[in-house]
Amino acid sequence: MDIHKVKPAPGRPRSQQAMEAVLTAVRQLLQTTAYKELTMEGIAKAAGVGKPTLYRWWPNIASIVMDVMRQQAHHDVGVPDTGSLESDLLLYIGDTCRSLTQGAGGIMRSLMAEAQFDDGFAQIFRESFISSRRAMLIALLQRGAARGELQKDADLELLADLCYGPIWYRLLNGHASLDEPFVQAITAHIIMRG
Amino acid sequence: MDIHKVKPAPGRPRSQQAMEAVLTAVRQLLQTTAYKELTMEGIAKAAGVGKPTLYRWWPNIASIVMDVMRQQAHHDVGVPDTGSLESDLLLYIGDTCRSLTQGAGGIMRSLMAEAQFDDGFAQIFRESFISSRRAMLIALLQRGAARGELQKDADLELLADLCYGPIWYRLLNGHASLDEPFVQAITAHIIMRG
Amino acid sequence: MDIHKVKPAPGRPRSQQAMEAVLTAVRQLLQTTAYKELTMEGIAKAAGVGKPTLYRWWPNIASIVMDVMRQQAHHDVGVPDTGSLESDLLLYIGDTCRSLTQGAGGIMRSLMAEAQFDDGFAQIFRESFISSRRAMLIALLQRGAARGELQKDADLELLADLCYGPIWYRLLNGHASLDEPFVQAITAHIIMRG
Amino acid sequence: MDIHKVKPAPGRPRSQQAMEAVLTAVRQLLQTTAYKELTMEGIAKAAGVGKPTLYRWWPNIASIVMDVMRQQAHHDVGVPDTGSLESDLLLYIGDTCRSLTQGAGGIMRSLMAEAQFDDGFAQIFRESFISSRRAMLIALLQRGAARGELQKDADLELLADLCYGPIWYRLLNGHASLDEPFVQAITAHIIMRG
DNA sequence: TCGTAAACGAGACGGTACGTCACGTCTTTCG
DNA sequence: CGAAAGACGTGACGTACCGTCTCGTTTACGA
Repeated sequence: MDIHKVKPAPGRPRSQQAMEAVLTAVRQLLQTTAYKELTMEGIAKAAGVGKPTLYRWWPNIASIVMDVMRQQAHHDVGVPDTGSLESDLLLYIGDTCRSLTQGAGGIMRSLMAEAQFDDGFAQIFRESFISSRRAMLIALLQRGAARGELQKDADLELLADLCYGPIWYRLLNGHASLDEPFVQAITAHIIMRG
Repeated sequence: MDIHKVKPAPGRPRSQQAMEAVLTAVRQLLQTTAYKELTMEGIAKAAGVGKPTLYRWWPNIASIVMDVMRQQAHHDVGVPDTGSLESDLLLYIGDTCRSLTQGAGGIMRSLMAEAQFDDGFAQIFRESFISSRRAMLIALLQRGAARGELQKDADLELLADLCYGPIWYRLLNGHASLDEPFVQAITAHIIMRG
Repeated sequence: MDIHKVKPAPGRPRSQQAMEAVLTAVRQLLQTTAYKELTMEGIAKAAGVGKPTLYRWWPNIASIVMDVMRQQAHHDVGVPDTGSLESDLLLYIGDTCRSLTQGAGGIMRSLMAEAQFDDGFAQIFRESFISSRRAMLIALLQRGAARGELQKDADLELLADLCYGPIWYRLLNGHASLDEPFVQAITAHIIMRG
Repeated sequence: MDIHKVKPAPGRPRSQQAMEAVLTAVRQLLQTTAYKELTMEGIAKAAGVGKPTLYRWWPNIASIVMDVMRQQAHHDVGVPDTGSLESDLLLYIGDTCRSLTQGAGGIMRSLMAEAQFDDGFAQIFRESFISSRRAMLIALLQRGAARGELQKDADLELLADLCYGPIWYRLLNGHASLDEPFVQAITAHIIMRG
């Protein structure tokens, strides 16, 4: 236990409230407004926060929204480990598609779009979402490969692309749905090919 | 022989010059400027055209850029017909990836991103690019299937997703390149699976 | 002694500089440009001020110009009190006509014209200029009446119209000048009639 | 007598219909719209006439409106000749004020305002309205003077200013009405002073 | 009875200025 | 002395009209 008091920083303390108010406000705004309608001005007003405060913590809207998404990201899609690659894939891809279909899809599309315009954001987005998800999938595949459920020389990176590619492609273009047959087809495809 | 006279529209006819000046100006601007830096004001000024003229013919920047892209779209990627599905795919996917790698990629990324924000544009974009390209690929696959190079019950739509999905996924995320090995891998994948 | 503290408004205070820059810029612009040539854009640029700042404080150009005029209005025409109505009138009407002849005339014509188109501005214009000037003249007439230099039942409002009416009429139509003989004639007229 | 035939201009003659359609349309527009709301585009559309046709015959809106006014100008105010200056003035000034009160006032205010901005229009306006009306009043005064109802050396120009000045002044500022007492006061004033 | 030429309607053109919006920064006061 | 509040300069937005131009059509004279 620490008897010494923490020397308080001089000046007005940082408002913990402010940060959370922002995230909460954005979460609510996103339920009635499209991502593209969000403005720094609007968020500041909705959160009861000054614009400079916003800029002190986040460089742009995409970053705020990404923090919001991150808050609830891991709730949606876990990494199964059933002992069978096929079951694992069915669960993992299924969860992913369900999450995207049930509301997260719209925002993810927006963030992916934003990443095409803003390099700084792109980097964070890819690290936070894309790469982290890819890593999970690849770990899952690796377990399968170790069990001999894939060919020894299977290119797991490519398999990940063959999994996530069609998902994003359908999500972004909306020409077909991310339904159960799709999940099964993708899974079957990976198993057979790998 | 056509007896019916074409009723000409009254009023001053649309200036061919103006349209082309705009497209040319945008093409040039895009060589020195990012898509996101384009503004209607800037385009109007660069093209020596009034802003209202711009708005008369295009609702937004994305539409102008898409017209630019459409102008040169068919030059880049043709539809091969070698008699072998594998050769066809290698050529078609190869051309596609080369085109995207050699300059069109950045703009296509921007247009895809724009389509996530603007429903009206999304529809045109998907019809002009996505669907038309998918249709070509599917026709190519169909010829292969007719020759027995694919299973009889192969889901060609899904195969198209398995082809374009990874391409777009890599293009949008930049985590891997659209190089020759990738083209071969995708091709091999489709052939084996189909 | 004032115990009550004035509660200062939060946030950045209104920039005194900006306001004065605008008024100064307009004053200078008016020396080389006709009132009708003024544009909000031009004023903003000349004053080194943002357009929104202009609109924050003034609804239109006429209001800005009126503020400019108000700044120097009282310098030109004072209210004499010589003890003689005739002398007072000669001085007052003379000053008025000289002021209008020497530069203020053009702008006053423009403001009067603007007041015919914009009701909101008309009200402010009449209160700021017309009524305040009429009040001064009437006060002057009242002193004369109190000294018995006018008939007891003289209608001072009408006399004010008979004074200002011809002045504005000549100013607006330019068919005759506001010279010394005119001043004397108007004065003589009011004295004799009243 | 002229033997030479007038060489008719070749080509399609000016359309009488078009001109009248314009004037009629403007007259109607002015009943529901303020003068300042009129636009060349709107007039052309309302009259079913091309914009170039408008510009062929009138340089600006004020000129069109003035033609409308001129059409019905002489109906409202005639020049009485009762043999008595006082009666003449009461009738003439009375008619003038009634005309202005009953609808012409608003448009006349607008035209006077327009004349402050546009020198070309100002000249025509003053010749068409102001001077012609002044001339009538002065003729009327001259008859009275010839009958000895005014002083021999009376300055009729000044008297005209003393008559029209207050009328316009009240019309433009709206601080008092152009009612019968006003007419009588002005008349009495001129008679006594002259 | 036709060809010619001017005026017509329509409407697109290059422009200018509008009034608004959001940006990201700057300058206060308050806690 | 940092957070909040909000005014600031900037610059693009999309719109409204401007006055001009270029069409194909209509009309009435003169050859």
